[in-house]
Amino acid sequence: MYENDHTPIRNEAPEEYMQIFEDVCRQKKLRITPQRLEIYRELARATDHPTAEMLYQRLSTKMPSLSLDTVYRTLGTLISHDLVHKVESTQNQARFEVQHIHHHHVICRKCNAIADLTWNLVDHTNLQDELHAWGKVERAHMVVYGTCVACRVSKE
Amino acid sequence: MYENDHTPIRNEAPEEYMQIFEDVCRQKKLRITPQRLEIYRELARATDHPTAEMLYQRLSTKMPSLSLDTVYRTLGTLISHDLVHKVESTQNQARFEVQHIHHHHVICRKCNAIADLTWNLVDHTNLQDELHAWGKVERAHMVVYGTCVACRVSKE
DNA sequence: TCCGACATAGTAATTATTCTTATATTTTCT
DNA sequence: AGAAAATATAAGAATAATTACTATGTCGGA
Repeated sequence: MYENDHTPIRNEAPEEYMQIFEDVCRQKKLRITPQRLEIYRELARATDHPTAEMLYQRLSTKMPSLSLDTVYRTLGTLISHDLVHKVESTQNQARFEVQHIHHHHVICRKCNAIADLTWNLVDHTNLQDELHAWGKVERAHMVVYGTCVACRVSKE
Repeated sequence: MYENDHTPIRNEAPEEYMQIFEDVCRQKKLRITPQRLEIYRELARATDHPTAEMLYQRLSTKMPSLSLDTVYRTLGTLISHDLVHKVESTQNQARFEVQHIHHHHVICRKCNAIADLTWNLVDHTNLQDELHAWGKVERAHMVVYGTCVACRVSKE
């Protein structure tokens, strides 16, 4: 499971997911505001792991009064409740996604595109034993580096 | 292979490594300046994956005229020649290390400590086949999250 | 519908990193 | 060793990225 340049930037976020989102928010006593709904919806339908700035741009037509700060603040809130995932990388601008199912990432060194990747072998490894003395292990994300086909062709 | 709070922040960087560093620099036509030597030495002996700022602090006694910009610039140069590795994470302040042998990381969600971890299963998997259509794969790093023993004890 | 708690917008401030320019240093060539 | 050419550095300024402040607005329960 991966994407490339031909993959559209957006899916439609099924209303089902929005319903689940609202339910989880209610469970966790998070207020359901239009900003949170729209930010979540936009991120859930994105396939390109956008930055906060990108989300802000994409939403500014719909919500002209939205502020970038709200995007950051909302993402932070949703992350702390595990509704949004911040992608691990070495870039200085943070990138975000909704992880409906746990997966890993491949990052193109040239264009910085991030694609999804599933890898069950890793997911099923029990690290807790090995890391017992370190502490309590939660989850592992893999970051694979390479050069995507689009960038290989235009070998600049 | 991991570290915890009891692990000292520094090893001694064997002079052997410094010799290798100089040799590689000469091969790659990188000028060997005192700043580069000291920054590399300090990073090579660090076990805590320091930030640029931390390196700057640690070196400022030895080299009072060193500038933070030089630390960033030097790290950037060394990274582009594969002599230094920028650690993948979700933090906004970048962290660095010298990877004498390829390894992965465990990050404590509470104190942000980063420890090393070897994971042969990952290293020996050939991803290239699976990702053939995506492009050319280079390397994979795992980022494991959890809570380190020190933070678990002081369950704040 | 009204109240209290929390979220937002707009602006300002921090933090992190990179750029600019003049000077200094390294390397290479002699 | 000495000098020229090329590159690195320091200092301060600039930019980029993220977060804080505060007054106002809105959500959701009574």
